[in-house]
Amino acid sequence: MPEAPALTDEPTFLTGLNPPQREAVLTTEGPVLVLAGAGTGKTSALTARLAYLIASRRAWPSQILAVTFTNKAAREMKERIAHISGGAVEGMPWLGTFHSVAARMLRSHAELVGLQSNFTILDTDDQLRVLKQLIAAANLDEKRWPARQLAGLIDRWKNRGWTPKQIDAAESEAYANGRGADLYAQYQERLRTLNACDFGDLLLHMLTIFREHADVLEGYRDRFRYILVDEYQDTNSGQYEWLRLLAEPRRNICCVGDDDQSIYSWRGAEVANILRFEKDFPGATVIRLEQNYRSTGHILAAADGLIAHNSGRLGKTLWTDAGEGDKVKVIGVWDGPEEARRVGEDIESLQRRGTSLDETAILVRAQFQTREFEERFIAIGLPYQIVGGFRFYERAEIRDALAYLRLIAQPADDLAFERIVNTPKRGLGDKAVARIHTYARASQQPLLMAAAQMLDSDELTPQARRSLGRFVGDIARWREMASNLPHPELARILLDESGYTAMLQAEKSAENAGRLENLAELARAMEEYETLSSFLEHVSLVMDNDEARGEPKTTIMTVHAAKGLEFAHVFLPGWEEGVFPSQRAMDEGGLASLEEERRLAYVAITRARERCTIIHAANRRIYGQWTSSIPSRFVGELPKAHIDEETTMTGGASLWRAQFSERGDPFAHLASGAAHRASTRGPGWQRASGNFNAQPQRVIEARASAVSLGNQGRTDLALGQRVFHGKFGYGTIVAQEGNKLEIDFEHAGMKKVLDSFVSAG
DNA sequence: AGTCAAGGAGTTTTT
DNA sequence: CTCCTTGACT
Repeated sequence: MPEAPALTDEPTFLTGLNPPQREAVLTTEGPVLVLAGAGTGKTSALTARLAYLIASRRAWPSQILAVTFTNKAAREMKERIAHISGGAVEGMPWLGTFHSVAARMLRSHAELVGLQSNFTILDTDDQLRVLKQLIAAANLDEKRWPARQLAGLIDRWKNRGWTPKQIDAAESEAYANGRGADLYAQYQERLRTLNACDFGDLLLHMLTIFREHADVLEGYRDRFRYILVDEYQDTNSGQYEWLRLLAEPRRNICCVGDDDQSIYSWRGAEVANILRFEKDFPGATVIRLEQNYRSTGHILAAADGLIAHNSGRLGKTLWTDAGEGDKVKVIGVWDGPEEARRVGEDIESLQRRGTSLDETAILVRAQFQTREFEERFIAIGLPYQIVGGFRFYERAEIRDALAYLRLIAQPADDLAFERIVNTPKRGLGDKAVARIHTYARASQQPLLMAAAQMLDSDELTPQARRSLGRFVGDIARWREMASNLPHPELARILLDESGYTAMLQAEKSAENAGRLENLAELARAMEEYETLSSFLEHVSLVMDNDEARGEPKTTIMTVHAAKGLEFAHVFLPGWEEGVFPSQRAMDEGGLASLEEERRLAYVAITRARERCTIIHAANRRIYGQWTSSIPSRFVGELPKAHIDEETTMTGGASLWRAQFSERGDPFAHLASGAAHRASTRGPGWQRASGNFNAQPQRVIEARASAVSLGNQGRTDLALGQRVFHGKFGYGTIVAQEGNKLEIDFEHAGMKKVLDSFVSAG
């Protein structure tokens, strides 16, 4: 390592770093792989490294390429660098997500792949619409060959860096008897005429340009003296090639990642990229960050014991000097509702002892598991938030508003036109739109232009013509306004004048109120951007919904979504075979998938700072069917010395052990889907219920008793009665089961609540 | 064009 | 079971 120019004092960003972290900062030259375990201060080291490169004058901020996967990671790094350098660093232009960096590059070279630099970035919704049209045009049955499947396939090809020409017959076979590659080519062609590209294209197009235009590649190689990659274990082959091409001459590439936290292989991530780093970059320095600053000893040891069951690891052992702390708690409960009840109680008890709800989280394997908790928390009035699901810009109303803006910014945006030409309803139905399509195709022009011309013809019914005339005129007028109005203002005017706001106001519901709020938020967000087009770029690439904070609440989310986060108290429900590890993952991907599930479990446990509670239920309702289940194999893989087991069922934990020894293969009944479905009551259920000849009614009884838990339910309430609920307001009782009520609320809609939370209205 | 019924599908989802 | 899409009908 060359000597650093003398720095008067040790820079503040080095203080507080441990030796390996320092090494990660100071080893600037040559390839470096930083294996950063969960909670080992990766971001501190990374930002310090960037600050050091700049402070030591090794590179200007504009000569460093730093890529992350999420906007959040990029934002955090930017903020921390600004903080470290005391604002001395005027931002890093090339610090961003893979996609935003690639988009930025592509804007400068769009013509090399047949696009204009103001191309639109399509999201999955637009993408599917285009594909559906192509599938229909190819005379394929969309039932048999769903657009989603083709979208997934194309995405996978793009992830691997394959253009349509590179798809061989075997790959193409995966869709519509070998027409996959052809449809892929058609899709790309269609995107080109739309002057658009999808997320995958941002990277693939740049890759194509790098491959075919040595001068362009040379320019970037020259510019980027140092390259830094976050979450390297999540890179796919396309990103890998992209990085290699850029890093090749100087090889000053520093990749940071954790093979044990690779949980996105189903999205094209190749763990292999990190596993073979040393082979790809001979002479690479490998630095391990193993001191964990997040969790207590038992939690780390439990996680470590679990992940040790995986093969093909680079190997890492996390340690802490924070003390042993509490053991990981493993609780066996009777069924799903009890699981939710137990977690609710535990959280309430933590709350009583002064823990903020913001420090608690429930991490699930799959989205469907959230419902049980949501229902329970509504019933007991525990504030919660569910993270995930739709992102802000994926909501229909936001996409509609954006389509208006897109059409104004780019009249050739046919997808935007299609989306809003009849939203709100203008009497321009399928028929009218089909005619516009035909006309546009015949005259080779975008839909909006075609529509404008058709106003002077009698292609359309007078009614449709009038309506379309107003629409086309409106767009033209807004377009004119766009040049001399602040764009947030334009958005507000447009939403009013188009009748969109009125449409939402027409039906008063909680949902619509929320939608109106979202639109107001959209206009507010626009204020931060200079131009309409810069806003549109950001909204498709970097806009995410930061949940408004407000009162403390417990968080429910998937383990995937929780990666990179931490909480003092973490609850991990649903650790049952078939749920976690997911049956589907195991069916499809075999051992590799099982290992990924195990890494997911590892990520889940390592989110906890102080306490981690794992729960498994003996019975669960899946798709309306009561199904018995056995604890996840991951439970058995946790080192006994670091866990506390407890069961709320009579018979104790031995129940499971008895079952394990009783049958040679405890998972046998899960192995075959058919056998499983034939008898939804597996051995666990039968044994636990103590009745081998139990009839289905028994299951219902069990559920009812679980729900009421000794509560008889109130007798002063009747069906049809109007009641008041503290959170949801007035409503009518439509069903009563034990102490559980189903109420049709006037504003909040249908909800299930406990009777103790309502009063006679 | 809007409403209703039947049908099908229902891991994970950084951009 | 429940949500969403699709098709037929009014």
